[in-house]
This record gives sequence, C-alpha cells and structure tokens, in this order.
Amino acid sequence: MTPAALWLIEDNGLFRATLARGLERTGRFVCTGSFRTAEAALAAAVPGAAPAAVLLDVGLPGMDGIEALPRLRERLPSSALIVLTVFEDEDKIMRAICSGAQGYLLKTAPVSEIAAAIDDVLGGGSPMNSRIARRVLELFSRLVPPRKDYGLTARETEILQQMVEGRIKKEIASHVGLSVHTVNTHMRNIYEKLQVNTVNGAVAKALRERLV
Amino acid sequence: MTPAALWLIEDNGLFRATLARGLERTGRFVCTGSFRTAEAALAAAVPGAAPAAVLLDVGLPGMDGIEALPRLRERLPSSALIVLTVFEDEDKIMRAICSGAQGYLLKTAPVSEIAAAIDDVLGGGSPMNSRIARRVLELFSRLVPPRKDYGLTARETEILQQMVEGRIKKEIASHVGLSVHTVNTHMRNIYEKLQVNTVNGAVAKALRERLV
DNA sequence: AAGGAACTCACATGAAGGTGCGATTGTCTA
DNA sequence: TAGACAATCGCACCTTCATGTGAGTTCCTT
Repeated sequence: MTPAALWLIEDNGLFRATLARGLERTGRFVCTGSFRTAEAALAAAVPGAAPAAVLLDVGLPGMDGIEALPRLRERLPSSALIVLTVFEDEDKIMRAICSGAQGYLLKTAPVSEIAAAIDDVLGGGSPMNSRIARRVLELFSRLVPPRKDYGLTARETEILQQMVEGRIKKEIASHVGLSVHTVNTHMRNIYEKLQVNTVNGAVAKALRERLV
Repeated sequence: MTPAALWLIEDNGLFRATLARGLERTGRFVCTGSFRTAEAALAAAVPGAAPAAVLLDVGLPGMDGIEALPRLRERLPSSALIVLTVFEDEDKIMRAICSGAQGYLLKTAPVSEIAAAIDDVLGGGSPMNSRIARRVLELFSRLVPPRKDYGLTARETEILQQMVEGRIKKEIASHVGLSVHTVNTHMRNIYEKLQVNTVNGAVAKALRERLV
C-alpha cells in the first residue's frame, strides 16, 4: 500500500518537523506539504495536488484554523480535514465540527496515536475525545428534541407561529383574519400553557423545543 | 469512593448475569436493578431509586430499546443512559442518539472496556465508535446551517443572550451591570444589525440562526 | 338536553418596549 | 493626529403588551 499524502499546517516549526518525521517514519504517510499559516496552505491548494488528509492547527497566526476550515473544504473537497488542538477550548472544537472537520486530535498525543487516528479518519471514521462527543450529543439532542405536548390547540399553534415570525398582535390579527382582541386572548392561553408571560418567552420556548 | 448504582436491561439472562457479575467484581459498580424488559424497568423507575447509569439493550422483546429511551429519560432525568448494541445497525444507533442516550457500547466488548466506558460516561464523556462519530458529524453539518455574521460585538451578543433567556431590559441591565439606557442602546444596535425591530424578532432570529 | 372546550370579541389600565435626538469616554487605526 | 467605532448614559413620546374582567358563539361528548 502506497503511503497517504499529508499536509501539515502548524506555525511551530519544531513541532511541525517532529510530527512530519514521526509520521513518515511509520511508512504509512508522506508529507507533501508543510505550511506555517493557513494562507500559505490555501495558496497551494490547487486541484490535482490534493492530499489525502490535512492536519490543521487551530491556533494559527493570521487566519484562524477554524476560519480556514470552510475554505480548505471548498478547495480540497476530497481531503480529510483533521484539527489539531491543545484541547482547552471546547467551544472552538464545536465550531470546528460545525465547519466540517473530520477529526479532532490532541497535539499532546503521541505520534503513534496520531498516526492511528489519521488511519481511522482515512478509513471513514472520526476519532474524537469522549468529552467532545458528549458535547456533540447534547447539541444534537437540542437540534432534534422530543417535542413536549403543551396541549396547544390548532389556533394557538398558528398564532404561536406568527409570533415566531416576529409579528406583533395587530399584524397577526390581520394575517389570521381575527380581531386583535381574539389574538390577545389566544396569546394569554398560550402563555398559560407554556408557562411564560412575554412574547419573547413564548418564542424562545417554541424555538428551543421545536413547537413550531 | 462508593460504587455507582447500575441498572441492566437485557433479555438474555445469561449475558445479564455475566455482565452484572463482571461489573460488580471491579468494585466500582453495584447492580441495583436487573430487568428483562423495558416495561419492567419503567415500572421500577420511581423517583428516589434512580441509578447512576442504565445499560440498555437495543434489541429487546416488547418495547424496543430505542422507544424506551425517551421514557426512561423522562423518569430518570439524572441517570446516564447507555445503549448496548451489537453494532450492525448504524441507523438504530443514530435514532438512539436522537433519543438522548449518553453512550453506545458494543456488547461484544470485554467487561473491562465496558466498565471503563461507564466510568467515562459518569465522568461526563460519551465514548463512541469513530465510525458512529463520523455519521454523527455528517448529520450534524447538514443540520447546522452556516451561521451568518451580523457583526455583533461581544457586548451585543451578551445582551442578545439575555434577551433569549426571556429577561426584560431592566433585568438585563442589573444582570450585566449596566444602566437600562445602555441596554436600550445596545438593543437598538442589535435590532439594526439583525434587521428586526422587536425583542421577539431578535430572539427568533438568534435562535433560528444559532447566533447564541 | 347539559356540559365543556375551543373560539370569538370587547374595554380599561399600568407596565414595558421602540425610537428620535442627544452626550461623553475610551481604544484602536489610518 | 484625526477619525472610526464600541461602550456608556440620558430624556421624551408614543406604541405595544400584559392582565383583569367580562360575554356570546359553535361544536362535540356525555
């Protein structure tokens, strides 16, 4: 099996060289690109020279690793993008995940582990720390939540939708073809059922719990 | 450290007993509940007797493990729910993830590994197979829309968050330690940047586009 | 036929919000 | 050094909202 082509994007020259040597020594990889900044890598990212995987540091000078992700993805659609991090900032990693990286490795991990993880990614996996995984799952269940039943009637749901659209009572009334008074009454009932007492409370609850 | 209370829900009596014995032998766990069906576990799930974690087989007679998840979650809100699977059916696992399980273990894994994974879950992690993780990430990047940048400043974002919490200007002011006037001004700027002109419009936009 | 639930409309009042028109203070950066 | 921008605070005026209290209709179930 021929070695897989890798790119490294990492501002620390020593770490970059050490990692490159360590990975090449496994015989499974060859570093065809070595960049100090995301800008340099983007400039080199032309079709035809795409590596199998890109190892990308998040803490880069100039363009942030997270910012670079979507652009790299655009220019290297078939390369696996793997984020290297010191794992302090979970939020950064969450943003990286949303930007379409395939793997998240700790810079502190031994080379053998990093190599195994790269293989894993190239084989269709996404190795990730279990704590990160938990964060992902939590975000996930917020995206796809079990919608509770507050016993809203059809009319109430309709008006709640209008509220979520950002309309005021008057507008809702004319949209739905009712008097403001009626809309007012429905909103009271919605408030009671959702246990809130402002429009934005109701809107927040509706959107969070996917009631609409 | 006192052992963590576990429940096992698994129809195969032999496997259940073997697993229970193996886990208890580590000294870190004690099996306080052992059920053949999800229905039996649900009947026993009363407040006060909640275990630290529940190990739940997906392939159960009667009520499916996946169906049982949301109900268990409802009755045992503070227990970790861990799915045991033979890992053939990724789709089942995806549905389990959407139902709010915290961990996914292979039934074929050695007891030591299962024990380590339970510890991991109890410690706030979610161990998962890297192939599953990839599936999750793919689904994720499809669900999460690219967040637009409205150029909100740090302060504005902070106040927008408070708005989403349902607080009124006065409350926001005291929470953030500002005068109502300042909060007012920030809200105006938020409105302009988000192209809205009511709290609930801003809240709706923030939640929809995940600005907060 | 009785009862309940959903839906409709109305008035009034105090609280909260939206907006026009100011101002001063820092901290960057061209 | 001038200018841009974020952040802070202030007043005034009108709009919109929340809520208490009422009542009439239709439709479905018991």
